[in-house]
Formats: sequence, structure tokens, C-alpha cells
Amino acid sequence: MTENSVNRKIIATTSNKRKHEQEDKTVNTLSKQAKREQSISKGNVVNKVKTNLKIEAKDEDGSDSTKQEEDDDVNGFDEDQGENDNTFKWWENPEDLDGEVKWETLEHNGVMFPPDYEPLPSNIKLYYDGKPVNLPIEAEEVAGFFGALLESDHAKNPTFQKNFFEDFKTVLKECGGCPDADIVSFDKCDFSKIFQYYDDKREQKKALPSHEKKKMKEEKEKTEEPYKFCLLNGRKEQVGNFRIEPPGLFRGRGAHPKTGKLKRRVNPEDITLNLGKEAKIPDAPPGRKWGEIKHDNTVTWLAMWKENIMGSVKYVRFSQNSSFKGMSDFKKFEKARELKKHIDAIRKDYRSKLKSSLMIDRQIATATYLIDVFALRAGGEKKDDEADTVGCCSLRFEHVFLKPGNTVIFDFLGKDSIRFYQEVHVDPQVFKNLKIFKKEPKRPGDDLFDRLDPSILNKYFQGFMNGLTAKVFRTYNASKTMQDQLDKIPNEGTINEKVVAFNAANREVAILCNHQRTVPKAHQAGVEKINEKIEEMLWQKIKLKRIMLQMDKTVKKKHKEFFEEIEDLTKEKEMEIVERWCKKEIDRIENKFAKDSVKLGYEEKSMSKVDFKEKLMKLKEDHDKKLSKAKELTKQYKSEALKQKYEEKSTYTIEKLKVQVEKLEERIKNTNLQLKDKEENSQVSLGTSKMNYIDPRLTVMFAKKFNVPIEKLFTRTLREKFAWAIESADENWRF
DNA sequence: GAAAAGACTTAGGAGTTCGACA
DNA sequence: TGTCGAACTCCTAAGTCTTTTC
Repeated sequence: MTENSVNRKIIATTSNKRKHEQEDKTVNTLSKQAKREQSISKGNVVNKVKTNLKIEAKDEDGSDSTKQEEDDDVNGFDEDQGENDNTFKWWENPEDLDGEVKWETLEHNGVMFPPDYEPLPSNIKLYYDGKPVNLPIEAEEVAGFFGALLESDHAKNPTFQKNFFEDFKTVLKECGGCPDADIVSFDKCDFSKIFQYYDDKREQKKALPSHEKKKMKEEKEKTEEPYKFCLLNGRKEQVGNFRIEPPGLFRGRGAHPKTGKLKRRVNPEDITLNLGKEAKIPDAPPGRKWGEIKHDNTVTWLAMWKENIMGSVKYVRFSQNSSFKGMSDFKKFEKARELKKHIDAIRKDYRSKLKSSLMIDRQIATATYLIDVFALRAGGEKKDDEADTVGCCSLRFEHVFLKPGNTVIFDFLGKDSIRFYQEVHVDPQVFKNLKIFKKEPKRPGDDLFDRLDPSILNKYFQGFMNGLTAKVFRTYNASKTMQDQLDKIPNEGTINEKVVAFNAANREVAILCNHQRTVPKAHQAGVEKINEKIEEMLWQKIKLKRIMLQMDKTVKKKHKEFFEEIEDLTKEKEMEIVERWCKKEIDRIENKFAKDSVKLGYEEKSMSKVDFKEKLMKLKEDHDKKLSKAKELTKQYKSEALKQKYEEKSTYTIEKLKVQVEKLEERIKNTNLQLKDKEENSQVSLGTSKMNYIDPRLTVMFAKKFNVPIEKLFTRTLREKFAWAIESADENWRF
């Protein structure tokens, strides 16, 4: 029996017992808040389907089953799937995972189209050569796409500008040209009025009162509801991207040659729907029709269209928490676990082949080493109209530098044009091989692995294990690294400390997989701000201790260590902190006043003049009061710092002050932890590995074993995506 | 057998919401 | 209670791998 089937059997035989135990376990792992979320989300699903998914399913005898469906919902939904629980627990019967046919019946309401273009007000125009011009509406829309992005990095990219302008001119030509000017030069176009218009709109939306925002959100949800769910084999499932992508400018990453090109509007005629043969075909928007209707039950998409930039196909699929995605994840991680049994043999084989007399074998062995040790991607061939990025098989001469001492520097752009830069020590034979692969007549621009492509490599892998491909190595090594890191964590400390330790393990995996993010623009400023905050908290703490001594000098003798740090804060440093604190406080008050004034300005039209005047007066009064209070405090703190004598409030007691000091100490500790996390995570993105590479059962195991609520480790979305793991792994589970 | 098409996963950034803190 | 930054979700580009076509 394979480990895989053992695992399945364990899941199946324990599932009933687990049903009864689940509630107790849930108490341990889910907080009240998370449970509330769960029940709300389940309730919503039932309600939404009851009221909105008005799909008329026909039974085999042709009768209308909609009523029965509704009755089922009312009665608690799908009783065969567990009492009061509408979740389809496919993981309790994971045998039916494979097979050509993916579903028996599939019903859905089609897709949701973006709103039609809303023309600009008549006073907002593109300026050409200094003069406002009237554009045909189709061209105005395209100019608007660019105008809205004017302040972004994209709009400053010459390729983006060039591609946009070419497509803009094409659209102009298609609709008869501009009546006021012959638009031929990008440099003569001034989009600033258009930018200002969209920017104001954004600001106005942001400044809307919260009840307005809530109302808008509710309306949006109402229109989306019919598309959010579908019926798969009679069961409700959530649809993922049911909103058709709106038109806009293509935002290719890195140096993409097509970045900035016009992404055209997708029409119903462009869309192919995939439904069950018996399912009702949803109505196309009035006066329109669908491109094609398919009944292909060997695939899992609900709709597709061809996009005009790269000519590739876009699909509407099931959401991440659907049974399809869950099963697929489960299979992926089981495949990676299967690799455990073969990895020793594979490593032995490729190590021996590193010295093979056949060039192809040497290249296969060396590439496998890089994929296994440095978690490189396979690296398929790219076309000229794509960004120049590489993976293992497509590495070129210039991406690999060899240094004495078997040291190799890899420097290339990987997926999404993310730089992979690593200086590493490699196996001496790998070093020799790389030297051979770079030997003359090869020169920059030439492939390092000139005999290889991913399909050759994957064929080699499949000789060891069915279904083994290059990407399985990444999943295997990521999850294996996580397991090893988690094994090192001692089961002690606070929940926060355990979470920090978990994140550190997660970070190791993210670094292995080279999951980066651009350092946020405000990162350095943020770090400085936190450091200032820590200084201010230390100042407050020392002040409190000094007050304690003012009140009772004898306490110092009893708690010598406790008071040691009060000497650390010099008069000069204290003055510096006080001045900074006071300046920030005054800035804060002034900023708030400015913001509130703008907000009131937006509301002016909706109130009487008297009301407006009254509100403005009140705002000014509040502001003046706060400002004078802040100025008084400034005076007080400065005088305290100068005299090194602090105001004692009548409510102070030694005990109360001690409690305040302890609270500050706790906050300083937490802020220091936060700073450490911020620094270490500034360039590393933990989410991608957590979502795609780390077997979620490892996280569940950690949560249960270390008594950390699962919602500290998985967001709501991840808890839904990995429901199967939360229910099937216990504290002893191992990858 | 190579290239193209098709179907799926993986990925970072933009936009939105949440929660800590003053 | 309001503000601001962090956390989270959404969006869609960019990969991998399989299947189909020529």
C-alpha cells in the first residue's frame, strides 16, 4: 500500500469519529470571532442561493426541480453532506479525484460585464498643443485610461507611452479622427485635466460618509449575487472571477514589449460559456448574444474569451474555496509528499550523471541539481513579444558568473521580472560543468543548457515517478523546509512569540522560493517612525519612574535594578524628544482640521447656509481648543525636561505608576517585535509560499500542537481555501 | 517532433478593509 | 472615536505542463 493510499484510508476511517470530535477541536483552534465568521459565511451562502440563484434545473423526467432545490435549502441544504452543514466534504472521500470527466451537471448565470463607458463632463478635455480638443467618445475613453494613470510609473515608461499612443491613434482613426486637431505627437498631448478629474472623483468617493459607502457596497453586492454561485453536480459552488475584465491599458510587468497597449472591451459575442447539456442557457445582455455555448465536462472553466494583447485565452473559473481547487491542492501536496520516497534515488542518479560522458545527460543532471538545490523554475522558452525573463532551462551565458572556490553568482530576471541574485557555493562537479557549458565559442546571448528544454527534463523526472515535473521539486523543497523549520521551534512563550517564530520559518521558505516584493515607498520613513515611537515610550516610562522617586525616595533602595535606566535619558535627549513630540501633535491637529474642512466643503451643497456656517464655526472652535491644549502641554513638558522635575497628579500612587510602567514595557516589547518583523519582511513576501507551496496541513499541525488559534496563521480566505487541511490534519501530522 | 493552443497554477501590485493606538 | 498603517482581498499577468495540430 502506498503512503498516499494509507493517508486516504486514514482520512476515510477517521472521518466519522472526527465529525464528533470536531466541535471540541474547533474550540481549541478557532476563536469566537472566527467561529462567528464561519457561521455568518455559511448562513450567507444558503440565503444567497435561496434568494438569488434562480437557476431552473430540469430533472431527468423533464420536471422543474427549482422548487425542490429551494425546499432543500429551507430544510437545511444537502442533508447527505452532514447535519446543518452545507459544505461538501470531498476530503472525506478523496478516491474520486482523478478521471477525464470532471462533472455531471453544471449550471450558472453567465458572467458580469463592466459598466459602459461614462463620458467625461464637457469641460474636461484632452489638450493638444496647448488647446482643448473634442474627441470621439471611443477615443476619449482610451485617452481617459492613460489620463487616470498619469501619475503612475507606467505612464512614465517610454514603451508604455509608445504602445498606448499607437493604439490611441488607431482608435481615433477608426472613429473618424479628431475634428479639432491632427493628433500625431504624444509630446503635445496634455492629459492633466483628465487626470485631475479622475483624481477628484477618487477623493470624493473616499470622503463619502460611511452610510453612503455602505449603501453603495450593498447595491454592488446585490447586482453581483446572481453570478457569485453556480450549481456543480447539484451542489452550490462559488465562482471566482465572474467579473469580465474591464477595458484598459495592458500593464505588463518588467520590460514587456507590449505594455501600454489597449485592452479592448470584451463583448458577449466574444464569450464562450461552458454549461451542462441540460442546463438553462443564461440570457445574454439585452440585444446581444453569446459567442458560443459548450458542454465540455472534461474541463473546469465556466466561461472563456480570447484577449487581444497576447492572443491568449482568459477563463472564468471556480473560486479558491471550491471543491475543484481544494482537490487540486490536495493532489498537488500528495504528489510532493510522494517525491519523499524517490528523492534519494533521484539525487543519487543526477549526482552520478554529473560526470556523464554524454553532454545531454550532464546538462540534465546539472539542471536538476539547480532545480533541487536552489528551487529554480523549469524555464520555458519565451517569445520576442514577451518580457525577457528566464528559468533554469532558459538560463543564458550572461546569467551565470563563475568565481574561484566553486562559487557561482546567479543574476537573472525570473517570473514577473523579479531579480534572482544569489552568490552560492556549489558542488565542485557542478562548477566544472557550468564552466564547460560556458566554454567558447559560447558568448553572451547563448543558452547555457543548449540541449535542454522543460519537456526533456520532465521526461527524465517521469522515469522516477509518475507525474513528477520540475514544479513538484519546488513544492517538495518548500514544504520540507517548512517542516524542518517548525521542528526547531520550542513549544513555549506567548502566542505572539509563537506566531513570530512561525513567520520566521515561513520566511525561510519564501527566501528559498525567491518570493520578493518591492520595498514599500514609505518603508524607511515607517522604520524611523517606529523608532521614534519607541523612544517616546521610553521617555514616558522613565518619566513615570522619576515621578515615583519624587513621591518616595526610599523605593529606589528596595528596587535598585528597576530604577537603573532613569540615568539613560539625558536632559538634551529629553528636550529633543519633547520638541519632536510637540511638533507632531500640533501637525496632527492642523492636518485634521484641514481634512475636516475639505470634507465639510463636499457636504456644503447638501445643507443650508446656516447649518454650514454653524458647522464650520464649531470645527474652528474645536481646533482652537485642541491647539491651545497642545501648546500648554508643550510648555509643561519643556519646563519639566529643563528642571528635571515632573508634575505629580493627585491620582498617582506608587502602585498605579508601577502598573503603568509595566504596560509601557509590554508595549515597547511588542513594538520592537513589530520593528524586527517590518525590517525582515520589507523585501520578502510570505503570502505566496503560504498560499501555494507550504502544505497547509503543516500550518494546521503547528496551530494545534502549539495551541495557536488558526486565524493567527491563516486569513479568512486561506481558512476557506484550506478547510480540507484544517479538518484533516492533527497535531502529529507530518509532511 | 515541433509549434501552437488550451488549461491550469503561481505571482506581485492595486485597492479595500481592519484594528491598534492616540 | 478618528486616523493611519498593516493586513487582507481582488485583479490579472505570467508562469508550467498537457494536449492538439500541422
